[in-house]
Amino acid sequence: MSHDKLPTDQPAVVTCGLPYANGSLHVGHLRTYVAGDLYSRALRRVGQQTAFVCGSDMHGTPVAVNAAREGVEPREFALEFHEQYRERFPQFNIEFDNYGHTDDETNTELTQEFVESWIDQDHIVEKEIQVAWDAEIEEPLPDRYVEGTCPYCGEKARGDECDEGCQRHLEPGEIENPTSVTTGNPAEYRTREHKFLRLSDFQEYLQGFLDRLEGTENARNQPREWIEGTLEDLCITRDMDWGIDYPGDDREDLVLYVWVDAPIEYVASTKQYAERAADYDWEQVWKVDGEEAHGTSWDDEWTDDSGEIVHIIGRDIIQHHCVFWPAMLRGAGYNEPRSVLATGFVGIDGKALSTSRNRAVWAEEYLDEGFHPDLFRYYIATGSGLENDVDFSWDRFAERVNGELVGNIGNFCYRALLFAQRNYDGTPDADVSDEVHERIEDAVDRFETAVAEYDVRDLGQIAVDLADFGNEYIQRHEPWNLVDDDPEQAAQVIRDCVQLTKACALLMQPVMPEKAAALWAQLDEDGAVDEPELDAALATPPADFGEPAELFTKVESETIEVLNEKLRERVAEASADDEEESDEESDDAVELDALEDGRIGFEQFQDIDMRVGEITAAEPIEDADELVRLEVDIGLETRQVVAGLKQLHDVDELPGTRVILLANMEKAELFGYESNGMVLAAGDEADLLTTHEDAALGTRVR
RNA sequence: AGCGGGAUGGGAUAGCCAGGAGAUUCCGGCGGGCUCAUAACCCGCAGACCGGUGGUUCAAAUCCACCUCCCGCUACCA
Repeated sequence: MSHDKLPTDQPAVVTCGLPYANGSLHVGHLRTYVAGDLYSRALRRVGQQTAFVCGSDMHGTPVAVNAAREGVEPREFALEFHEQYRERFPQFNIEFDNYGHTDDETNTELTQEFVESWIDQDHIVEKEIQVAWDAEIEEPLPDRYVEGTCPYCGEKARGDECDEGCQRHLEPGEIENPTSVTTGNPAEYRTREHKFLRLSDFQEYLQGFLDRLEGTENARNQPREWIEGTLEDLCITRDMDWGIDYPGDDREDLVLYVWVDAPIEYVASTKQYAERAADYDWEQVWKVDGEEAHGTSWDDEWTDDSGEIVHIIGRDIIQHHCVFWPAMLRGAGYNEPRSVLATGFVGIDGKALSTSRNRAVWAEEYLDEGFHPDLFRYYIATGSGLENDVDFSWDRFAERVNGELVGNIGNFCYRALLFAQRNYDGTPDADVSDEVHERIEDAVDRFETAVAEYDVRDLGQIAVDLADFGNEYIQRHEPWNLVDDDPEQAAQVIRDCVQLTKACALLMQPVMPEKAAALWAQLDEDGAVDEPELDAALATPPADFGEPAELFTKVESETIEVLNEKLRERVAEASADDEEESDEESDDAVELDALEDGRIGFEQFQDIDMRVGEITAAEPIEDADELVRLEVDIGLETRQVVAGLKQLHDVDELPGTRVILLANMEKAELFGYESNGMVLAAGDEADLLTTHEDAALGTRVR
């Protein structure tokens, strides 16, 4: 039996992967939450009863370790981040119906119920395994926190994997001379008894589950190897005291593995929401037609009798959501996820985001720049397909905001409403043309299809595409001429444009809720923009409304220059710190960019005008950490160039240096100085290119 | 190593599951137009043998096989 198309009559829950209470949020995290928020709003838009829930992931070794390092209790440490997230999400218009955390009472109780259920159903086995311990402080160590020597290649290795040498996976106890990463104390392996969830009980069930699973393809395909191979038992306990106690075992310091209580927070958070929302039945969503149904098989009828569970996660945690989690649910007699949407990664300026290297754009930072959250939401949701990687760069951000939001949808709505208000005090009394009527219907259809197909990107794009049509339509009919020539026709065209604007407001609401509300208010519509059904896109707008305001503000290129510079400096600082710390591998371990695949023709090369020049003057630019203002004599003329050399060269020694100048580089303005050309230099150290003989100044470089 | 994903005009991105006329859109380039609108908007042009090699088919960016290069996953970090 196949699923009913979304929307269905059953309640739905949309969840996002839990943020781990161990650090601040950056644009990479935000992608998942924006997608979840957008999708849950879209589901409601098409009439699906939906809860959007999440919570902070509080337990686990890293929290315990970092808390200890700061000398605070793990709970206190994690709660601090929890509070930070809880405030941060709404600032991006990410509005969970419930945002809990894994250490709260609801989740603790529910998690223990799950485990008890597995015990009752005989899915738990006990086994003795080798666990690493810090021998001096008497603390257990995950293998990830153990380092030593690889028994195969002799390289330095981590306890679970020879990460720098032969890449081999290491079994617990294999590594030689083990020590603790955090304390440096010697580590030893001890035999401990632990509890395991017998995943093989669910092997057949999981195969069927994957066949039924909707969402992105990667979520279905990636776990296949595991599910069709041998499923190992999953160790669900840890030797530590930070976490949820394993029920029915007196042993102190035995808690559940965080990946047990973390996904259960999805259920707990839904339950907390239902306690406030009387019409929302959490059991109808999470259980099988509202009841627990035990066993290891699946009855296809249950699929349509139960609610719709939609998980949105990063693609690094697919196995947890498509193997462990459904087995956990089934083991407790619960419903299964209908779909898993696994998002690609977010890169920064074409490279991988890295918090350790500070190559990241932080959530707080974005807000501090004063950018509206809806701009980021649009950018990140429509930048590429959900399962593909997407790159964040300030340049691209400005380009897309200015082109697609300011120039296209913002401009269209503003010109349409302004024209209508000035000439008709609101919506002119005329009928919508067939063409526009159809166009809006198509957009509504496209919206409904995108919801059914989990096409987050398209959901974000529809309103902008409709506005794109609007601009073409208004241009084609030139109502500014018609007002005198053919008033009746003019009224009809403007009526069309106002209708298109109204449709835009409704259709853009999931991706840009605040901007949609503003537009809705400009139309002087009653109620909130997220209340009406989608077909309200064709309902007549108010006959009177006031003067509209511009919806979006242009991002200035000066702003972007400064942001780029900040990011560059930060990354440079972080890598400089790195080098100081790791004294061995500094100079010769320069990371080289891969060679470009694409070849360029001689003609293209001819377009590049490089000249021999000589620096005649150099002075540091105030307030800029790296920038230097140069005057470069290139024979024909002397150019002013701004270059990032301050920290790397002695500025006083620069005059007299012969350099190669890219003469037909676009002009740019940096810190108020025009830069007319670009001095060529190699790498992060800015090793200047020069000539070795005495080519005349101004000689072209070929 | 195994598995999964990717490679599309100068840059970015869609299309691929359900194969079919000129391959989408945005930025950039060139040439026009308009003036209601935020120097915005509209129209036109140039530019891609859809990573490579084979195969299936009347027809392949799309399906199949092999290859190259990138990225991710591989269970006791989350």
